[in-house]
Amino acid sequence: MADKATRLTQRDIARLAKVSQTTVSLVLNNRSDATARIPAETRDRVLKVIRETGYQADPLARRMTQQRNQILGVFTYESVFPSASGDFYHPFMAGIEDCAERLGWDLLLFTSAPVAEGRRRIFHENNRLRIADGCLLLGRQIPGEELARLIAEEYPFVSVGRRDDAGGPVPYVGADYTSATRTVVEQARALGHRRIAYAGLGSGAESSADRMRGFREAAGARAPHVPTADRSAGEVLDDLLDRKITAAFVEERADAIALYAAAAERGVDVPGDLSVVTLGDATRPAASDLDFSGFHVPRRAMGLRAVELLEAVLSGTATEQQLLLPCDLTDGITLSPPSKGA
Amino acid sequence: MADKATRLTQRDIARLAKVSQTTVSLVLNNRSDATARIPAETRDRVLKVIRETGYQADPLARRMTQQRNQILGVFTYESVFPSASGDFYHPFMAGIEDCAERLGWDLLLFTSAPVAEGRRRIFHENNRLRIADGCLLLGRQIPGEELARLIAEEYPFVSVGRRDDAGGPVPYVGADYTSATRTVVEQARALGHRRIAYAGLGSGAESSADRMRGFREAAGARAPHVPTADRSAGEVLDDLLDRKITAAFVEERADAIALYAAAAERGVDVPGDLSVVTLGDATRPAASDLDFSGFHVPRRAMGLRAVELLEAVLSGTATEQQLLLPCDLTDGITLSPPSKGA
DNA sequence: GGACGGTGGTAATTCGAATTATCATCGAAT
DNA sequence: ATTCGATGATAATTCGAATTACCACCGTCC
Repeated sequence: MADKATRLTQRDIARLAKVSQTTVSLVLNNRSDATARIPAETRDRVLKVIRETGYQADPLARRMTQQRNQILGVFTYESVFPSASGDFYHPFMAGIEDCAERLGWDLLLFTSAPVAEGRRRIFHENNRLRIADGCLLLGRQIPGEELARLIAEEYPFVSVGRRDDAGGPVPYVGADYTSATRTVVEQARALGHRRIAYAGLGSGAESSADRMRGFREAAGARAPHVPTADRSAGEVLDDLLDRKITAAFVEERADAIALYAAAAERGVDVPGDLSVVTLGDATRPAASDLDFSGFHVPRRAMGLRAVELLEAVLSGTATEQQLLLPCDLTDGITLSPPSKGA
Repeated sequence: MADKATRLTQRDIARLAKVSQTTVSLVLNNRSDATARIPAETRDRVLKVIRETGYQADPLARRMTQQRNQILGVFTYESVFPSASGDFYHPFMAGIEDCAERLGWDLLLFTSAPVAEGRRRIFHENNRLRIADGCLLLGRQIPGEELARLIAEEYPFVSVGRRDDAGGPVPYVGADYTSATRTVVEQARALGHRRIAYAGLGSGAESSADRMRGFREAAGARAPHVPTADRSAGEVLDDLLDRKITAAFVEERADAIALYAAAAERGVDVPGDLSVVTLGDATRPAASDLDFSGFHVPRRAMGLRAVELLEAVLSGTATEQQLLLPCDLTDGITLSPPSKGA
């Protein structure tokens, strides 16, 4: 059955069972409907030969005539498994794998995509998207032109994470960062916080922009925005303290962890002197068993629902192609009323 | 380009460029050899149409006539991503992904394999192994009959982890548990340990049997074997203490961690009263930042080398199809000379 | 002038399975 | 006895790309 030795085909089975190749196909596909009524005797003869020879249909030839391939493509902009990005992709993939297993699909990771300018690219000369029936897109940020081309070509795909329109609406299953952020900021305000700041990018990726939007909705347009990029946690902490901030809303959990460590080192009490609220989970490796206040991103559910949505898209039963999942609010211990002194 | 709209084919390109489908194929495959000499003018015309239409060859139809598919199959006997088994598979997959990326291959995870008796099965009515050029097999234990069938069908595969013969030698990249275990036991003996025990299964999976073999080579045939299956860590500890063991060699790191915890609870000093040596990494989730003495399994390297071996098998350049990688010995703090009293 | 060889393509076939069109047979109804 | 319809199967075609076989044309050399 190796490639060198001629593989067993339906034609071979047909010859051995003394029927036509068509009959073999009919038996295999269990077509008992009008056009095909094979008597049990013929049928058994064919099945017997198949059992004896161990024949297995070529899945690829099959796909040529059928529409579905039972392959779910997964495109990630970085490697999935290395520990640097593994923590980020892992929960998504767990949900995806779970759902794919239920649907009887195989998972194709596009590791062959060539890297240009530090990240993989979907479209290149030897594009292999078509091997899969459809594709899931993962990554903090996805180039708009690639999304636009997918849409233009009507390739079935679903993005894990909300994306802005790119020459048309992008099908996605995202997390509702905006309302989650708004909610936690409102909680802080209800506790008495008035000097509130956003720490992080606040723009660029949709997930950053969404959080900032929620923050602005609850904290107002004049609440300070403290950047974290290219700054040490100590510098960020200084910035926050200089501005007499009582509650910092940190976009990236890894930054929150570093900020907490910097505060501890400096003798700044969290949450006594400064409340630290995380707006999601770590996208960079960062271990901490500290129970931060804030919210978690339902990554596993997002992966799972994305597969379900893709399945709906493929079968044409999808009604709504954009889905936002609520985040899980966590009480935690890093948020308390502001101290009197502040 | 969607499934509904008829996809762009070479025939369409041919029609638009006013040449035959053959010519398109020739241009695409860059066949400048004897049989095909397309003048630059015709060639450019075809390429122009291809660029304008954004045509992409169907990777699957292609495979029908070519031999390679650039797809590397990965079969695991459990889900890859859930945290329960994720810790186990993750390092292997990291190496596999890394190497596949270098070779320009995509990774196909056979998540569609139906589950029977609690584990996935390779062979079933709708076998999809053939979608991939070859396959990697992962799992603590792999049923011999499935291996035998793969060998009989001459399907190109490589097992990650050593396997016993199954109707023929199994191609593998494994870890040299035997010598690693022998070495750490010899270290313990050199430190003065005489009452030495093996804690774990010691048989069943090849990895267990290999460790036991190394243990026997260094500790002798009469050294005690303390089972751990279906017993609490406390029971195991009692067993070890009853036998006046001074150094326990624990097959499974998760068991070692539990044993250490039980000892601490009981006031038994490790390594003062009892040295605990781990024979590899955790296959079950178990977190501990304790620096155990023993060795680590080079999982990442195993995955990587397995892909390399499969590539060699596929290209026919493989000479040795069975490879054992050395384990990484770790000094750790759980092994010391036995106390005088013992 | 016709056999020969190089050039520039095309028609036909192949891959393996699925689908469509078609055919042969038999029993029952007309 | 002829027709009709159900039954049981086969030949031919299809999918998209690659390969093989072949053909038409032009110039040249004997």
